[in-house]
Amino acid sequence: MPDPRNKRRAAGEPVSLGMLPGLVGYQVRLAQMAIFTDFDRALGALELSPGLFGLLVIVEANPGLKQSRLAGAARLDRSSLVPALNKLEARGLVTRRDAPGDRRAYGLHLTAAGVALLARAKRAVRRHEARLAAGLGEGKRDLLIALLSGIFRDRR
Amino acid sequence: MPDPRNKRRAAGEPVSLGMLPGLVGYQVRLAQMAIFTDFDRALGALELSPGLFGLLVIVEANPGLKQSRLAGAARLDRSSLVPALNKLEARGLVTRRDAPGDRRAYGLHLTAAGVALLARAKRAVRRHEARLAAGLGEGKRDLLIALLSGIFRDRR
DNA sequence: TATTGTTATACTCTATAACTATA
DNA sequence: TATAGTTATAGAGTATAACAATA
Repeated sequence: MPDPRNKRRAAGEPVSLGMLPGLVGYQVRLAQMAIFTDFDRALGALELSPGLFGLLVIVEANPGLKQSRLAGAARLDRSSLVPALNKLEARGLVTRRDAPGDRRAYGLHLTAAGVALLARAKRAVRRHEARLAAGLGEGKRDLLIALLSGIFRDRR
Repeated sequence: MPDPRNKRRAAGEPVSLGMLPGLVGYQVRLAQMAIFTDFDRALGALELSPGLFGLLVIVEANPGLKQSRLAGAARLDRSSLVPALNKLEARGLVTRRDAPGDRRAYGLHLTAAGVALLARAKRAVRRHEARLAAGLGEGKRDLLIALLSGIFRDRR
């Protein structure tokens, strides 16, 4: 069993964070950490990270998509996509099928198991997002999304 | 020189992102990536990541701070703080001085060089944040910060 | 007994550069 | 020549568990 001395926390007077809490970048980072933690709580049992979930969603929405195009949509280098896709394929959620008319490429598809798992994951994500929205207050969710998508443009 | 074949991009019809753009978590992640990229552009010459910058800010605001307390404030495990602090100390920006009255602990301080570099970094961060705010529109910066800090509480 | 800092170690995620097979 | 996928490799960044020194 682990040594219980590793989990202790030092308390005491508060530590000043200086200018950090006033920075958008800092608050976005904290929000991301908190969201990631709750996402994990919501989907941990399905063994899906936000990244893998996103890949499944995109493949479902674009049957037969080629890897390069998926990498672009997910903002990954195509080499970074390979291990993620290997994982999903090894779990029987995604298949690399031959792309018609191009023997270099694969067309990606969800398997039946992939469709089923994704359906469960989507429901969990919606619950997670609802919790998140509840903390924000009525109607502020769309506002937050609008503000975020206005940061440094070029995003969707 | 690198093989120029690695930088090419596939274009074509747009790839659908399904439900992703409507998720707060997705938009936060994109915003974070965009912010990180611009932060790097703004502070890259100073060789400071958002994480290292944050550590310097906190140490400056709390002279003599102990490592455990800094780790807590930066939301890092104390073991994760060690390599970051080693880096800052090796660059002559931070010193581990003896903590008065506790021979186990160090008190952290910025060096003169650390103070000077941080001053430059703060100006760069303010410019970076101003660019960010400009994209949002007048007055929306505070609103965004308020919304973000309302996500899953417990943050400051 | 508990805390402070450190180490050894490992894991996730991502990228760069180069390779292969096709086009 | 250019593109699709893969590999080898490396680098951040972080955590867990254990340890010595000290409280």
